[in-house]
Amino acid sequence: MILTKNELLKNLNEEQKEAVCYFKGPLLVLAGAGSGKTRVITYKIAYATKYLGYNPERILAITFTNKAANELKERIKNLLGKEAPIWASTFHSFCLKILRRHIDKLGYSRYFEIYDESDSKKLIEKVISELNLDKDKYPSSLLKNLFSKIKNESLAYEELEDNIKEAFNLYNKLLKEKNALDFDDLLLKTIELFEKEKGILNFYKNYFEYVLVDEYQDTNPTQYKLIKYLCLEKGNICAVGDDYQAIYSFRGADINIILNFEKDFKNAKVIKLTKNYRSTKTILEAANYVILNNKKNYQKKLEAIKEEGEKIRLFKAPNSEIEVKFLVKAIKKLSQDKKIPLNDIAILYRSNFLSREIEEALIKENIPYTIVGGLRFYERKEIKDILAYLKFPFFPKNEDTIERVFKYPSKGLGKAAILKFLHTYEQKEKFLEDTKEAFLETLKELSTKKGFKVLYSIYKRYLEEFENKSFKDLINFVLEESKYLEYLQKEYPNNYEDRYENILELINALEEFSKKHNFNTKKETFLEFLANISLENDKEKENNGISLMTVHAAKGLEFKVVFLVALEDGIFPSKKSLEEGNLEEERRLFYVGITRAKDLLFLSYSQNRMYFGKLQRQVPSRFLSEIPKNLIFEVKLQNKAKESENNKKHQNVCNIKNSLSNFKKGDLVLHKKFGVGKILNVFGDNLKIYFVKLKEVKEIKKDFVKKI
DNA sequence: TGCAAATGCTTTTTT
DNA sequence: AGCATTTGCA
Repeated sequence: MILTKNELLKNLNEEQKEAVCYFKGPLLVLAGAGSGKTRVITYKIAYATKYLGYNPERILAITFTNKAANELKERIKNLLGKEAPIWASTFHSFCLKILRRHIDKLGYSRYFEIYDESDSKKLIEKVISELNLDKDKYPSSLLKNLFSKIKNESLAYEELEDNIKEAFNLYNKLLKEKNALDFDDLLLKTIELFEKEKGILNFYKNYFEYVLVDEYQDTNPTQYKLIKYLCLEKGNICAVGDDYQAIYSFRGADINIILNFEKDFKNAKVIKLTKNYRSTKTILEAANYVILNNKKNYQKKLEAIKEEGEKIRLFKAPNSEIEVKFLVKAIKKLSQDKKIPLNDIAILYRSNFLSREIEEALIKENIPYTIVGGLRFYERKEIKDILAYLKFPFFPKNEDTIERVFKYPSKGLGKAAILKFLHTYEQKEKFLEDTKEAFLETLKELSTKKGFKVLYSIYKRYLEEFENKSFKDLINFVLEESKYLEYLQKEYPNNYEDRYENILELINALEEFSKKHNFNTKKETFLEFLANISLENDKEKENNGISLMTVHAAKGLEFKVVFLVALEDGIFPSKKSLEEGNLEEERRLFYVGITRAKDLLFLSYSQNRMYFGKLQRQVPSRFLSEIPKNLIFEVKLQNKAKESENNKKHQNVCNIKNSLSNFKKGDLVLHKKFGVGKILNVFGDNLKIYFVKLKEVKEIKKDFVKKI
């Protein structure tokens, strides 16, 4: 559909129209939740390229996730009826592109490695031991955090104690020696590049005709600096955000950046989007009341366009088991009676561990679901291990990589071997230009030790065949030669299958990536794949069930029905934030949670909950009392609680019986992945099972299913 | 060196 | 509770 100018603008309200058409100077769009922010961004870019003569290639749009960037491009394409090749990416991906081109100016090779959390932590551990610091006093997680804050300029280097300063410096020195950048370095080095090489800065400054930054409330000072370099003089910036939704201060984001926009950019214009099209009057009113308790804001009040709608449901559960039962029951009802599609429903929680119990219940009830975020695919141990094997020759100085290759499965190579390897490699490196050659020579020299000999024979062939073999074959080769699968099976007998499937998925991802992109060499393909996965907010699968995620992960999303669960002091607001005095940010997070709901909002909490393995008495979240009572309807399950108690006893009795009895034909069983099934036949330790969800018969080992 | 048992840590959010 | 790492024993 190709629109005329008038048709394009007709779809917007007055505020939105103003924001779309304003190009006279720096613009801040304060876009309240559900006020059509995405619409404004896409229309603005479409308008600029179609009617104002902007070159799409010279428009930079910074988004919060890569997924958002892709969606933006997609939407603009739909609007214009053709592709507009704008430069849309996250800060990190943007910097990656720049650095791949110019980082040699800073003394790095363009094949630098991006260190993720675990790489960085490993390196910090090394730093600690090298400086003879007490590792209990300076845990790597704490230092990683501190270092990150320094790099994001949310903490001043001068304020650190000497030990930490020293550790920080050594950490950076080692990163450089290893030709590696951590996440924060991507931004930092880009700034360094701009400061050192004025020509490069000028090029990009002139190149971009317009810069759009989404989620501006969650930018950190380093990112802000980058933006200023690109736009301060020309004032060609549009920042879009909502200070009510600033929820990333733990990552160094500074809410003052959005609050000071008018001071920072001369002649800045501020446009507020105050009409909320998403939520019912009731839901929005609750959100408005909650946020009123925060002190420092741009004053604005969202106005609901929708009708009053239904009251907010509140459920008080005696324990988490019953809370989850309530969830399941409510979801079934919504789905069956009200015909609400499951992908219009979301369960949101403060922290990831809360998903487990919910997940178990959903599996048991055969309700399809998708977990968003959580333990990311590329952080799983088996994935990191395999990737370590694959990338070892290309990044032979990464200690995390070395350790994984040496240790899983054990080859008799321990800490001493790591040091020896590194030492030898660094010697060879001086004489042999070629990384691969130095790498092989190192293994060869050390192969008097059995473990090294094995590695030498693996990598000699691996490197010979790397360019010509498919990733699938390479991984299979490595799996075979390292006996990794045997190790997995032995170490993780109860979820070996899942882990193996993950490896298959990795093979898939690699093959797909290499099909999709056209790099000159396999090595380049592989290295680009590695860079991508560390910055990508991974895999978005087709969503055909209810969504489970943290409130953070729900930022920017909306659902017809939202369940906000485990609303208890210590969980939401989290214990840590209470200790750190971060209540306002927690409240904003709660506000984000509420405003995800379009039509119906459920709030629930438990009076008792297992926490750190202990049953704890819980107090309802203080935020609940900030919602006016007249907006809330308290749900009571008459006698249901008692009934559940009885069920529980009954079930316990059954469980004991089950565990004593053997599996037999006709029994119903539960499988972690395949859900509920019925046993058709028993052969020793194997069961033939018909799985309801799959409509398929599978043969499964006894250990992988539970009786229900 | 391999292994069960014991200990101990986790749970805030993530590009 | 669930997982990973360390300990202690053979």
